[in-house]
Amino acid sequence: MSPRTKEQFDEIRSERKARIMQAALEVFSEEGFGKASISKIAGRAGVSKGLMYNYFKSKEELIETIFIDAMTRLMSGFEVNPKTTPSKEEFTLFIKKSMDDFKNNLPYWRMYFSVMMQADVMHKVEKELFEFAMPVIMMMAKYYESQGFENPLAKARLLAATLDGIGLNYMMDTENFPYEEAIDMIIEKLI
Amino acid sequence: MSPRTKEQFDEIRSERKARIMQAALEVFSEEGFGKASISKIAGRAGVSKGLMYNYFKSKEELIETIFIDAMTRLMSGFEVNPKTTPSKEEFTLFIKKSMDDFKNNLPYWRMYFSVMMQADVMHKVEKELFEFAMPVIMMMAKYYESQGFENPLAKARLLAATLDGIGLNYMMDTENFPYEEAIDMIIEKLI
Amino acid sequence: MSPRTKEQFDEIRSERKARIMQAALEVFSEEGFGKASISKIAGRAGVSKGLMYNYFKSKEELIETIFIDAMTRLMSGFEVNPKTTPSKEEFTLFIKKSMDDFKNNLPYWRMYFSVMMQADVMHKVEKELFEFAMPVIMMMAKYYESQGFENPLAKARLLAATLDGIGLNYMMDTENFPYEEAIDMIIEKLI
Amino acid sequence: MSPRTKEQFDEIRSERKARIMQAALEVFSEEGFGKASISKIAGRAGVSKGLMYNYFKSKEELIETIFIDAMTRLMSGFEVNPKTTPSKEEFTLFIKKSMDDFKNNLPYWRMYFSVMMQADVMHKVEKELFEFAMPVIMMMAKYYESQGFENPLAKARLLAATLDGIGLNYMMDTENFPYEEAIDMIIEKLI
DNA sequence: GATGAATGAGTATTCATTCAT
DNA sequence: AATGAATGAATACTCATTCAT
Repeated sequence: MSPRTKEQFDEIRSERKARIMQAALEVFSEEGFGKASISKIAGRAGVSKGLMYNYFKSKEELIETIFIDAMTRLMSGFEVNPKTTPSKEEFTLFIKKSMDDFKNNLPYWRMYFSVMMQADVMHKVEKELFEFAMPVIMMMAKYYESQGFENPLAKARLLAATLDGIGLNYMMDTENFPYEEAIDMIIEKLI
Repeated sequence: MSPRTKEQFDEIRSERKARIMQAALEVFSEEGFGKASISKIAGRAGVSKGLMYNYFKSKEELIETIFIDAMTRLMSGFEVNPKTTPSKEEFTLFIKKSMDDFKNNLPYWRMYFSVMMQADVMHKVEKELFEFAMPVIMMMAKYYESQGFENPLAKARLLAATLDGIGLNYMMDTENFPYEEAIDMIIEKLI
Repeated sequence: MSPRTKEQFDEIRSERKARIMQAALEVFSEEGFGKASISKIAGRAGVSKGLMYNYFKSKEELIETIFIDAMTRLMSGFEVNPKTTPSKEEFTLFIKKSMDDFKNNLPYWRMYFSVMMQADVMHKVEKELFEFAMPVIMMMAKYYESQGFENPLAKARLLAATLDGIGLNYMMDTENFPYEEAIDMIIEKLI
Repeated sequence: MSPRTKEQFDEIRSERKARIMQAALEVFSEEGFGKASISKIAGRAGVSKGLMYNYFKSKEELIETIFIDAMTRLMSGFEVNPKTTPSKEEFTLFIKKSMDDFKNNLPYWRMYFSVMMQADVMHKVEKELFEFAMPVIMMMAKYYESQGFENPLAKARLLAATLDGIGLNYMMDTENFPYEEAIDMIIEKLI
């Protein structure tokens, strides 16, 4: 009976950490940040309350970690290549794909918007958020510049804001909001 | 000798009520609904916790009252006339004026977005929100229709979503977001 | 316009005091002591909260006053004459009449039992309670003595206890408890 | 190294639970249900407020649990055998034993009477109370029937009421109430 | 590493009582 | 005398966090 190797421990750790984070994401998105309790998350993850603190120093750290993880996951869909400038077709495809991605990750986005509204959490996460968002914005700006638009950064930020607005409205009124049409119009008018 | 007159009491009441609502608005907008506690609001208003319940039966009632008050205040800026359809100039002016209004009422809007994110609070004010928002959306749709656009309702919802997105981004990054430019572009592209 | 005379003031005072006590009794018996609030009582009496304290120094004093008033009212039904000893017929009639009285004053009795259970209130009122109850017990003892029973005081206390028990059970299960039969049996067996 | 075993946890839990229930019983019986606060009970049990909710979901659940526990304990003394009908000697013994039991469990009985007076609490435990009390009443009725008495159910209820009354009076005036004599008289007159 | 018992500060809400007028 | 606004301590309950084992 030999003790577990360091590798085995690490594996257990990261598997369990993932499980906790998954549970936390679910609970956050189901109940909102305010009502999501450590107990419930621990229960959902099949882990004791005490053990949670072995993986995350505090609820705050859990939130931050989750948020950054979610961002990473979401932004990875954007596949921004900082070296090249997309063509119109590529850019259009990028928007379509991104918005498609959005629909497939509503829980993450719900959390994203929820966090954005909580001034205190927001501040903790601001830096990371900008790190993720900036490359996308810059890519958009580069695209607009390449197409000869003036004030490309402003255009990029407007586009991003518009996509935010569409996402938000879709989230709030999933049944009735004309999601596909809105995206098509945006592509037609703003790209 | 004699008790205070009804007028005196009414004056005290409305002065205090206003102070409480102002404090509540501030706290809600600074901390979000989740973390805004009755204690904090009472403290900010310079009033005892107990007194709060003299003016509002519950936290819920306070939230609703504030929200409806804020909505009324905000929507009054929109001056929607349900009988007539605006011309392009009028509609443009309406958008500009509305967005100008937005800048002057950031605290209220912060609360508006905060509410939109909290499913539970949202449900309580859903009815009022739709009562306020629907006439605006319908007016926008009528405008698009009169201009010969197809799918005017979808266009109207997209416009509203876009304005939401601009507001949200301006709120989150007041320093850098190109607010005026974004509005001008919207007017140029979507109207 | 002459000022009111002292008599007029006194009249107002005692009329109002009676109104407050009536309201308090109602509220106590409807909601129990625990949940009966000064506000509610004041409202029911058509009087301001502040004024209540002009008539009763505290809620405690109000309770005591009410209780003693209720006792006086209830015990007056017993018409105990300390000088004479009742005959068997008189005593039987006394019991029947008393128990009849009980049915007509359920709210008072509910309060009586309710108070009896609250150790703290009980202590305040103990003296008065005994002042009222003792003459009745003594009369009962005298009756038993006159009938040649041994240990008349114990018999009297047992009778009083039995009547308490019947009242209590009737109060708790008014629908099903065989009130009249129980009294008839008591009269047959214990008198 | 290893967490406590399930057995250790169970032991801690039941030891603590017992301590809380004991404290609750004391406080309930001293102060009545109305004034017995969770704080006071926690303090008496030497336990934090929070921990109480680890063992009982709510004050209501605590009350019910205590009450049912007390009833079970009390009624176990009655040893009712639903199959057989007691002889006069057995029945007499049963009454004596029951009333003896009563003296040894005054705190429980204080709580019992206290509950009976509080309409709201009463409703919560009504079902349990009747489940416990009914077999006893029915056994009493069967006894009376076997002895050839008419209206045996009414007689049974009267007997129960009388015992209630004796208990109540003993509780209120332990010093002077002639408990033993009263029981002897009851056995002589009502059995 | 792992457990869940335990804590204590926090939450919304209620209410007897005081007090300026 | 009369009012009701105002207070503050109390209530039941929650929950992030710590800690003995």
